This record gives sequence, C-alpha cells and structure tokens, in this order.
Amino acid sequence: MNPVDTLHAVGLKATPQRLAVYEFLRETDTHPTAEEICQALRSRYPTLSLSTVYNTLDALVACGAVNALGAVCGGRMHFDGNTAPHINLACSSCGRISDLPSELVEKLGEIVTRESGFSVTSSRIVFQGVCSDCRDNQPVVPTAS
Amino acid sequence: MNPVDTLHAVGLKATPQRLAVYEFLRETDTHPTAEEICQALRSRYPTLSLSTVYNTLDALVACGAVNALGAVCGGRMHFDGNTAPHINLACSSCGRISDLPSELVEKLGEIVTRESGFSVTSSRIVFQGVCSDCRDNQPVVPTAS
DNA sequence: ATTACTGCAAAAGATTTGCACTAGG
DNA sequence: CCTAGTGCAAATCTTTTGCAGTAAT
Repeated sequence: MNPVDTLHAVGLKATPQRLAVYEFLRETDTHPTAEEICQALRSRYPTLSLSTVYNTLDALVACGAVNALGAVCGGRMHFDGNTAPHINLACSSCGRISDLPSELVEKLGEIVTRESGFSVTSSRIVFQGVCSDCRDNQPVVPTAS
Repeated sequence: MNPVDTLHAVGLKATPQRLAVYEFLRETDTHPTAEEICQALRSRYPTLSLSTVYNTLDALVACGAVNALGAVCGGRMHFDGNTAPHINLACSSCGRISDLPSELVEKLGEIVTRESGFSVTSSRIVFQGVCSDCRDNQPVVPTAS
C-alpha cells in the first residue's frame, strides 16, 4: 500500500508533513525519536513543528503503520518504520538500534494469537546490550558520559 | 541469589527501601510503574520517596535484576521483576500487562547471541493489543476515555 | 464551505538533580 | 568513621494540549 492510501485508510488526510514523516520512517533504519525526525525534515519543511510530528506518529502507531519501540536509551520514545517481524538490538554504548531479522519472531506472534485470546495490534522485540562494534573499538562509553 | 546478595553483587547497599522495591517487583505480576511501586510501599515505608524508587529501579535495571518494559500505556515506564524469558501482553483497553511463557523466547536470545556479536543485557518482548477479557466484556474502552 | 491539520506557545507529566540529613558497612 | 543513600523540593525534559490561522476535500 502506498503512503497516501495508508493514511486515507485510517481516516487521515495525506498532508505533506504526514507523508514526510511516514516516508522518512520507512526509508531510514535508524529508529529515530520524534525530535530526530523533526530535525531531519526541517530542511525540507522549515515550519514543521514537533507537535505535528508527535500527532502524526501517534496516528501512525495507532493504525499500525509504524511501531513504537518505547524509551530505549534515555527517556525518549523511538520509532520503527519497519513493521515486518524482526528483532531490534539497542546498544547502550553508542545508542544505535539495529535490526536482526528472524523467522522466529513471526512464530512468536502466532503463539500469542493461538495460546491466548489476545488480539495483537503491535509488537516490540528489543534486546538491549552492547553491539560488537562498541565492544571491539571503544572500551569507553560515549553516551553514558 | 537472595535479594541482599543481589544488591551487594552490584555494589549497592542493602537498604530497607531497596529491598522493599526489589522484593515487591519480584512478588507481583502487575508490571507496575515507579509511582505504583511507591504507592504500594508507602504503607510500610511512609517516607519512601519517588526519587529513591527511581534510583533503585535504575540500579536494578542496570544490573539486570529487573526489566524495564518501556512506556506501555500512557507515558509511564513499566517494570518487570520476572527476568525469566517470557512474552508480555499489554492490553490497551484495561492497561493490564500479563505474562505468557514461551520456550521460543529463550531461543530468540540464543539467536541474537549467535547471529550477531551483540552481548545482551536485557530483553523486552511486549505485544500490545486487546486481551480476551476486554473483548468479551467491555466493548467500551475505559482507559482511552 | 466545512472540517481537519498545522504550528506556536503554554501546560502537563514523568524523571532527574541538588542538597542537608541519616544510616549502612 | 566515612561514604553512600534517603527524601524533599526544585529543575529538566519529553510529550500533550489550546487555539487561531490555513488548507484539503
């Protein structure tokens, strides 16, 4: 489904700002915060406000078009435009969040559906720890300083 | 490992407040917020402050003794004293978070360890949706009103 | 034309911090 | 004893809200 139809499907007007937020999230793999999305889009949409980004993200999360990963490092909420089942690896050293696909994640969803009467709207699979880059290159911890 | 030793193992003094927070989290299955923990312990520790609860939770999360589930409903962080691999089911209707054990979660951790150089300290497996109770009994949505 | 959306500023919350006092090791 | 921890209040920071102007259908 194209971005415009996705927005229409949940009763949202396809405004430039919304399309920008949605497409930015789908194209990046950085799992940004609302603030980061706003910063990134400011060059093309100079008047874009943080409220609009939050509004848009709320709507997109509510309709399942994007995922909320929760506060990963620090108190900020991170978002993920990749709704395909996968594992998120959050490095507490560099703060980066990377993806690790696994067919098991899909099975996990099936288990939830089958073994409980729970109807799932979104899932959040986040492993926190230290990525290989940080362990190899930096004994120091940049983000924790 | 008993609570006192767990605290000592990460260089924390075993104060009554810390033991209370830690034991409360291990004994409940309600996945409370810091505020809820504080409220629950106020009867036994009338002067317990929210700062202390936050401090303690930060320390416990950092050492892996408890898990942070992220902001699940509303903007509040929820905590889980059950560090055994399991799935958390967060109902957006009643706000409850329940557990669903699955051997697959353990395998997921093994996959992460094997397929990436990532050293895991904690994991967060949260499925959001509507629990069977809410779907059967309440067509209305209490928490969203 | 009507109704939803934007963006600004202010508000509302959640979490953190500074500091004097207390207590654990 | 001496350092770390507590609890209070204030500060900080993220997210939400109110509202007037603007644009989409």
